[in-house]
Amino acid sequence: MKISTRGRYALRLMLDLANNQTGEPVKLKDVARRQGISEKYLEQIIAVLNKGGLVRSIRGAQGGYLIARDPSEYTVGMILRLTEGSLTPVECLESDTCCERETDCVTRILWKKVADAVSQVIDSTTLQDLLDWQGNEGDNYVI
Amino acid sequence: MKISTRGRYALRLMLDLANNQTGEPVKLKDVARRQGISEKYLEQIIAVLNKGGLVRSIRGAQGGYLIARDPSEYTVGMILRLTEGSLTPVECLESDTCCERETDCVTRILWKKVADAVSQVIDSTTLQDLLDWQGNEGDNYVI
DNA sequence: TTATTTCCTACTTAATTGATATGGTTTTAG
DNA sequence: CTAAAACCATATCAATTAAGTAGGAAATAA
Repeated sequence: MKISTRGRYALRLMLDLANNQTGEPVKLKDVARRQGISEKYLEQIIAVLNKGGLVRSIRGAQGGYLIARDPSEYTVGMILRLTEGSLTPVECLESDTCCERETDCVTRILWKKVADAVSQVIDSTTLQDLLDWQGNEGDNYVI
Repeated sequence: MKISTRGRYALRLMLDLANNQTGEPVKLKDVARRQGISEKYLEQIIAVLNKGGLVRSIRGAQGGYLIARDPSEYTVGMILRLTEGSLTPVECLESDTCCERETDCVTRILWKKVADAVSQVIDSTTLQDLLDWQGNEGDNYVI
């Protein structure tokens, strides 16, 4: 039940871009240095974010990447689903058709509840929320 | 973010035991046949459940396994954590100490929320709930 | 034109997982 | 006593994933 590095790095990448908005495009090399992630690995990840329209790329010298929209317009779910794939706890939930085994279908109800609970969190949290948490992390633990 | 077969099979195993309570111990061979899972694989899984005290084993001829307690006393979380290990979306949540990287800690808040959401579901669902769902699955989809 | 940067394809390497198999030992009902 | 079961330890083997590497093509600001 682990989130892979792809998704985690994608999130940090987006956060890094958001944190370094100056109007100038942000170089992947700099993100890699700041985040301590291999540039080549980040290249693979940002390619997905780019195709998905989450970032804008500017090629050539002095090029780099820009966040395409306002941080409040990105949900964490958008970023994770793009880079991680589905996020459901079992394959079976991806298709409409239930499996042949009846017993499975009982557990399917459970997996659906788990999936919904995860979605509820990631689809209601935006990149802006993460940025807001940065200042006063402590407060968020007081629940 | 997938649950592995170990956890899924463990759940089906417990359900099978619950569904076949006659007072007689249930043979693993029969569970394997009913569930279409290799007996040897189930052997590995039930060993964990046995050590965890979730099932009772009766050795020797005509032996088998019995559910140790009432189905309402098992949460899905108990079964999954035993067989799957932690269930948190990131390693980092398993220890108290946060990682060195600050950016990570922002996302940690998010991962914590995801973990809590998952726990909320699996720790409040019992084996008895799954049994109840078996009769009238349709109803549960009407939410 | 040149250096910088994105973009693209393919390769690698290690670890993990899924599922099963091999080959027993021990317990116990009948 | 015998067969049926749990128990136990290892091994296998393919597939997948994780995390990167390598090397170069295309675009572009300076």
